[in-house]
Amino acid sequence: MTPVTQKGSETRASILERAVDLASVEGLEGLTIGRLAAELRMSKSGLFAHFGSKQELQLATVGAAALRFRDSVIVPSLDAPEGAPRLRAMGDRYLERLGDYSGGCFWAATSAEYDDRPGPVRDAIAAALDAWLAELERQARIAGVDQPERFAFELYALVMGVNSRYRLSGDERVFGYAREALDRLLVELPGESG
Amino acid sequence: MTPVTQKGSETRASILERAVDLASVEGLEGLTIGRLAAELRMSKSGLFAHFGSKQELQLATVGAAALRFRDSVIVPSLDAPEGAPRLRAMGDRYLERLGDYSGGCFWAATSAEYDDRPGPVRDAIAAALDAWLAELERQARIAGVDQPERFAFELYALVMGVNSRYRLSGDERVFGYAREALDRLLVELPGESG
DNA sequence: CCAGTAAACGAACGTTCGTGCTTTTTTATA
DNA sequence: TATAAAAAAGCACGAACGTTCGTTTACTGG
Repeated sequence: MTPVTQKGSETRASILERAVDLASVEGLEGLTIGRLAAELRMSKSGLFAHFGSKQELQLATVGAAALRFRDSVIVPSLDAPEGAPRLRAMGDRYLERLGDYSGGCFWAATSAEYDDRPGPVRDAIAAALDAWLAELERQARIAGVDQPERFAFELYALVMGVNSRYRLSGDERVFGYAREALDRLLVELPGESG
Repeated sequence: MTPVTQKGSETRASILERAVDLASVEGLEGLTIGRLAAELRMSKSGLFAHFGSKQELQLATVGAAALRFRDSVIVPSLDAPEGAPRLRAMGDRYLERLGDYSGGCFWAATSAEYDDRPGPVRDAIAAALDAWLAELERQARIAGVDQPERFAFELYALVMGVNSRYRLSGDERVFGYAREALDRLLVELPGESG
């Protein structure tokens, strides 16, 4: 009988969970195998064996972060009907979850870190963010926005701006500013009930 | 006769110029003394003696970046009258200069890197960005904006969003998106000639 | 011309990094 | 319960990190 869960994959999952949190704070380059192992009370070599190289660990971490983003932002927004309501839901979900993770947004931290470092890690980060932008664009098109790309960019800029300003200044008013701006973006859409 | 310029301060200035560029790409933590020295064809120890510690080098680099920002974004905007025209000028100036520096915006890179690293370096970065936000706010108030803090945040989010998206995707259309959004923000102001 | 000072140098320090090998421990199944 | 496979640990390596040291070079003022 094949086991339902193997020990190894459980360990791997817990490593990646911690790795996403750590990388949100220290970056994917500052994420060190030794520190990660110490926090999980493992040996460096034992942890290392799961990935074979630091780059593979980084790529796996990006993948785990993408899954987490899907679970905590995308999936909870699927209740809202497509178009304007879902755009509002995704924006709100993102802003809500910002406070949950003490390290702030993984994508804000790592995309700024890797935007000038060519390679597979950068490509993986870029692909994940492009996918999110594409989904925003798709919903904006469904909502009847005239320029879906522009709309997606503005929503992205607003929520990332909240992360940036809130992390650095601690000023919670930026959440309100972004929600007001989001309202202004959405309110003029066809089929949006103010 | 006291010399007008000492050799040491010239060297220091050229070190910091290169350091700002390097930190925009690699971050202030990724900015390593050895690499900086190699690029300037100096010895590690000779360069190190100018600052005494890596943290002092980082702080000096932040200071040099602040001066550069002032010279390349603030000062050229002083031609425009205060209020709405100057806000537009500062936004445009920032967007124009983005292409000049191959490493992108120093502040976007380093603020994301240090928002979770308490200490003097973080404080210096936060102070510089707060000063910029405060200036945007001041101009917004002069322009007659009802919520200057919200306005300053939106302008900040837009231009930083351009840096983020342009660096990662290379899509130049985001410059247009931001200018359109900036227009929309400014056009409804009193004293703005559409 | 000589003394004093500032700037830059080369070598080495202790530490931490990622990585490779070998061994021990744990887990899953027959 | 025995056994093979998987997981984790132990140990060591070469390289790079920030930093310190003593020395050498290049100016400057008397």
